[in-house]
Formats: sequence, structure tokens, C-alpha cells
Amino acid sequence: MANQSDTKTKILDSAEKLFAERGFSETSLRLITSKAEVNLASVNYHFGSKKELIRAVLARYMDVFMPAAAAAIIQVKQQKQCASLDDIFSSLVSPLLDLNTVRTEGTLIFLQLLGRGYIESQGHLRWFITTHYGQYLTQFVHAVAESAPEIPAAEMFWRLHFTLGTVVFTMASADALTEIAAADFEEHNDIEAVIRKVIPYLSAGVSAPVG
Amino acid sequence: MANQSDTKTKILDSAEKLFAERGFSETSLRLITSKAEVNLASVNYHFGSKKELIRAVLARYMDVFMPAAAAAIIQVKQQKQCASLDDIFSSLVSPLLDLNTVRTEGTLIFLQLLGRGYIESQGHLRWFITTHYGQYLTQFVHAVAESAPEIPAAEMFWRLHFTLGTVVFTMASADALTEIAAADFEEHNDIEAVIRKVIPYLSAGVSAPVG
DNA sequence: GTCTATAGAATGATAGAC
DNA sequence: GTCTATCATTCTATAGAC
Repeated sequence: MANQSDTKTKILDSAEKLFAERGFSETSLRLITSKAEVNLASVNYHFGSKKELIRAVLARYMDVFMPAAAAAIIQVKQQKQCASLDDIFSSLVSPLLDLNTVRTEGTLIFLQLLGRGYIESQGHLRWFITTHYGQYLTQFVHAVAESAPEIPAAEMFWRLHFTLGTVVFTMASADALTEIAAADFEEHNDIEAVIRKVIPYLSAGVSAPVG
Repeated sequence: MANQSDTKTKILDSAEKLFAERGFSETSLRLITSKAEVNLASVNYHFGSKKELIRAVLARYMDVFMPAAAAAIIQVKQQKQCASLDDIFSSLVSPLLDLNTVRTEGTLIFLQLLGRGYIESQGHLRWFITTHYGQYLTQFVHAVAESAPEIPAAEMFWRLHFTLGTVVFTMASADALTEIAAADFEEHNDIEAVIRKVIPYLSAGVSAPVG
């Protein structure tokens, strides 16, 4: 009991980093436990299975981010009666960057995990996210729809998924991209700089004239 | 020798489908050969290894698509002296859809493979693409940059990667998304419809005012 | 709660007969 | 060029001692 949460946390810390970098199926429990310096069997003792470990890793971020994001959106809608798309997207920057204070590289890891989960999973993660955090997602969709009332709902459905794709893919390759940008353009971007770059792109895309 | 290309083709046909659906590492050689109704050992006989099979699958599409895309861009630039971003992106639609005539679901499979390759690979596929098809990529980047001269080169680098992310992510989840759209909005989209939907989003994003 | 040891299943790859 | 048989490795998961 003494070191329970210590071992559990060591596993989570080690796992989230490796999952974000290499993907879920490319990361073995052996790698996780050796980096965490705990015994292989402890994963199954504390989490039951690899699948449940994956969900626990994601939940630790979602439980922090989702309520914070919801509060930020409510706040921006109170301050401006007609919040723009840029306002809505920008309001998410603080909750995202606050994840860096919770854990080293928290923002990057969270977004990479989200991307991996969306693309890799055969459904169990998508199901986990929508059933556990569906209320927040609905709230976000409504806020965006309000800010771009000229876009029909069906079109908005597609554009929000385009947006998710842009963010998730960018974050999954963020390390490689910042490296190339540094070499080719002598730009030195951290995660916040990348987020700030992507927002104008997203806003313009979501509110583009309907073909 | 008699059935050489027959077996080789059966393997490629079976592999590309499975790779696109499930990803590379989630697809075993056993699954590929059993669906292709060939012997397990034939993969290593014809391709040498799983890695080389993956490259061969991608190359079969790239060798068709890349020259066609290059020709389409040259053509649109000849017809209009000031081709817009929309013109450039739209010129790629035909080469993409022509892949459907080469193979059933060719367009979707190609784009899904591209996305999987970009995200999953630890470098060998990215290296393969840039060394074998780098000339085409450079040409494409130049064409886009010409059509949006107000965007600085470094910013354009980022926006083109945002664009790539949007496209490959959308295609990787295209099946799920069209299903949801059909259920929720009674929209029935094929791959061409999805491509036509994404182009305005991309054009607006790439040419968005620089923050 | 943590450890060793191992079961049990799956994988990529290959040797060698035909 | 195709087959069977198998090797060597890796993986998740668990039983049982401490």
C-alpha cells in the first residue's frame, strides 16, 4: 500500500510518453515497465490489462482538460455576445497550455495521445471518449455552430472533423515538423507557437464559403 | 514463372486493402496471404520482407498518381496565368479519382495508405517517399506558393502540412464519417463528394490572413 | 504490493523438399 | 515458384512465492 500510487503513477508517466511517441500497439508493456523501473506484472495488477491502461492514460488528461475547456468556452461567450470562431478556438489555448503545468510536455503528449487514439483504435477508445465526455463535445459543437450560423449543420459536421484531423495530425508529427522548420527556416517553435499558427488556418477553413 | 506476376499481384491487392483498413503493424503476413489465397512464404520470396512489401504497395500508387498530378498542375498553370489555390487543389481531383479506374476503391485506399504511412512509420516510409518522389513534391509546393504569394515560405510550410493532415486524417476515417453523416443528416457521400467538400476548407485555410 | 517464472498465443522469417 | 514445417522472437497475461 505504501508505494501503490507511486508505482501506479510511474507506470502512467512512462506509458503516456511512450504511447504518444510511438503509438499504442508499437509500445509493449515490457518497454513501459522497464522505463518506469517497475515490475512487468505490476501493470496487470494495477490496471488489469493494456487496454485499460490506455484508457487510464487518456482519462488522466481528459479529466483535467475537458472541464477547463468547457469553462473557458462559457466564459468567452459571456464576455462577448457574438464570439467569433477565432475567439472560440483561442479560448481553448489556455486549457491546453495549462496541461504543461500539470506534467512536462503535457500539452504535446495529450494532443498526440488524442491523435493516436482516434486513428489507431478499432473503436474502444472512440467509444470511451464519447460515452465519458460526450456532454463536453456537444457543448463545443454548439458553441462553434453559434459562431458560424451561416454554415449548415451537415457541412459543419464535416468541417469540425477536418479541424480535428488538422490538429491531431499536426501534433502527431509535431516533433518532426518543428525540426524541419528549424533547419529550413531557422524558426524555433514550441508547442504554443504551433497552436497559434494553426488557429487562423482552422478558423478560415471552418468558415469558408460553402461550395 | 508462369504465375509469378499473378501471385505477386494477388499479394499486393490483398495487402493494400488490409493495410489501408487496419494499418501496417496491425496487419500480419498471415492475414494478407490467407485473404490472397497464396502461401505464407511467397511474400518473402517475392518481396523479401514485410517492409519492402509495404513500400511496393505504396509505390504502385505513387507511380501512377505522381506523374498524373504533375501533368495536371502544369496544365492548369498553362490555362490560367494566375491559377488560384482552388484551381491548384481542384486540378488534383481528377488524378485522384482516376485511381478508382485503376483499382476498385483506388482513391480511398491510396489516401488511407498515405495517411497510415505518414503517421505510423518511424521514418523508412517518409524517407522512401521523399527520395523517390521528391521532385514532384517540390513542384507542387512551388505551384501552391505561386498561387498565394502573400504567404511567407515558412508559414506556407506549416499550412501545407496542416493540409496534408486534414486530408489524410479525413480519409483514414472516411468510412466512419460517411456512415455518421448518412445516419444523422441523410447525406450519402462517396469519396468524390468528400474530396469536393474538403477543398474549400483547405483553400481558405492555406490563404488565411497571417496572424 | 512486488517479485520470478512461465504459460500460451502470435509474429516475421527461412530451410529444404518438390 | 510453391509448398510444409519450423525456428526464434516477441508479446500479453497470470500463477504463485514472498
